[in-house]
Amino acid sequence: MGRGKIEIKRIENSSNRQVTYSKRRNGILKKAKEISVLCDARVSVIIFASSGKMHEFSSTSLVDILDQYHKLTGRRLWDAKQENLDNEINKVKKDNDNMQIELKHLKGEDITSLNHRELMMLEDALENGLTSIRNKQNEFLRMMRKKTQSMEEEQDQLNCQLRQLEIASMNRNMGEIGEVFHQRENEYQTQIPFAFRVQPMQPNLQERF
Amino acid sequence: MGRGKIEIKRIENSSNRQVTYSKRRNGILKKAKEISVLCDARVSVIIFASSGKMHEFSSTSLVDILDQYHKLTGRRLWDAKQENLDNEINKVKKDNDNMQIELKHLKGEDITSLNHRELMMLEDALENGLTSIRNKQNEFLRMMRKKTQSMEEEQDQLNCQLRQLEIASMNRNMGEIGEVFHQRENEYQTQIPFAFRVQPMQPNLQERF
DNA sequence: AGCTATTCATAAGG
DNA sequence: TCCTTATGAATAGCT
Repeated sequence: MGRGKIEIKRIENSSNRQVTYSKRRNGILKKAKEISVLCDARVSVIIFASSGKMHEFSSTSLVDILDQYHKLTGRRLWDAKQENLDNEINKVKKDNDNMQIELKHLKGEDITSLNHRELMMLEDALENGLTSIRNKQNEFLRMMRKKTQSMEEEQDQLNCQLRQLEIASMNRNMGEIGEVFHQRENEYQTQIPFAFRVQPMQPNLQERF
Repeated sequence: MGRGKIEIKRIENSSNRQVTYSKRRNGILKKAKEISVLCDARVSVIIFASSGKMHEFSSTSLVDILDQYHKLTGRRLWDAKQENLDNEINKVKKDNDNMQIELKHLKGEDITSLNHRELMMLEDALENGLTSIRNKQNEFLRMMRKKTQSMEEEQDQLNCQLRQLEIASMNRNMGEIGEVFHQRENEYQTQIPFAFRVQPMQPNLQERF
């Protein structure tokens, strides 16, 4: 049917293929509709183009048709999947239960059924846990202490610098009154390590005055 | 197409309907095959005759096609059952993960990410657990001690009875030698509480001889 | 998308 | 169900 016969094999020309697909798809869907009306049949047609686009016809609900398919063939289309899910869920639930029991035991609950040996093992586990936790806590504490210490040192230094600044500014004020204090100031400064002495921003400013 | 045009409505003549069904069904299945080959399409056709008999064509596994259908439409063709299972499994897996983490924490593993507060709570939980376990252990110990004690008492009693039996049998043997000892035996027995005295199986046997 | 020559599907009958 | 055949439908190739 058409200007020429065609071989039934994949149409390599992509646009030809697309056109043929579209025409024949409509043909099939139309015929599906027709047979369902003419012959009182239940029909389901699902077509996916290679592009992924879907077209379908169902004379009745697809679910019903698949239901009937299931009843008739006994082939359970989804059972493999469902069985897998069932198995997985059972496994996971079992794990869950076991963990729940273990958790309770670790919290000291529901331990009446345990024998001496099991209790000893539990005790060991708890002690190990406690040790780990306490080590971690101690590590915390040590870090905190270190931090505190370094902060204290920093603060000391800041206080020291502050005092120096105060003394310097006091001396500056004194200098305006008389030169007498210059000697004593120098005496005082020799007792302080050089690094802690306040350096005037403009070193020779005092000499210039 | 055919010797005459027909209206698309149910064919009332049952045998005509049956013949037409058979012919058109084959036509559709053939065309489905053809389009799947020609155009690289995935096709599924399921047809039920009114009699209930089924015919189908699937270019690939029907499950795959329905899977694709599901992905594309979001419509689930098989019960809510599967969806429920999916949900359940996700929930249970989540629980599982949480418990696994909790277990690890209780065992002192993977605790680097915990803050001080969390560590303290963990420590408390562990201490409580340890207390419970140790109480249980102590209870065990107390029970064992009690048991041991009562066993010791019982043994003492048994030893005592055994000694009595030995003495009694010794005295019996003595009695065969002469009556002289009868008096002394009686004297001795008066010192022992009645319950502990050995009763002869045949009480008057000695008098008969 | 529309046209049309050609092939195909199938209704009716046996 | 199968065969035959006349006929209408579907469609391949082209525009």
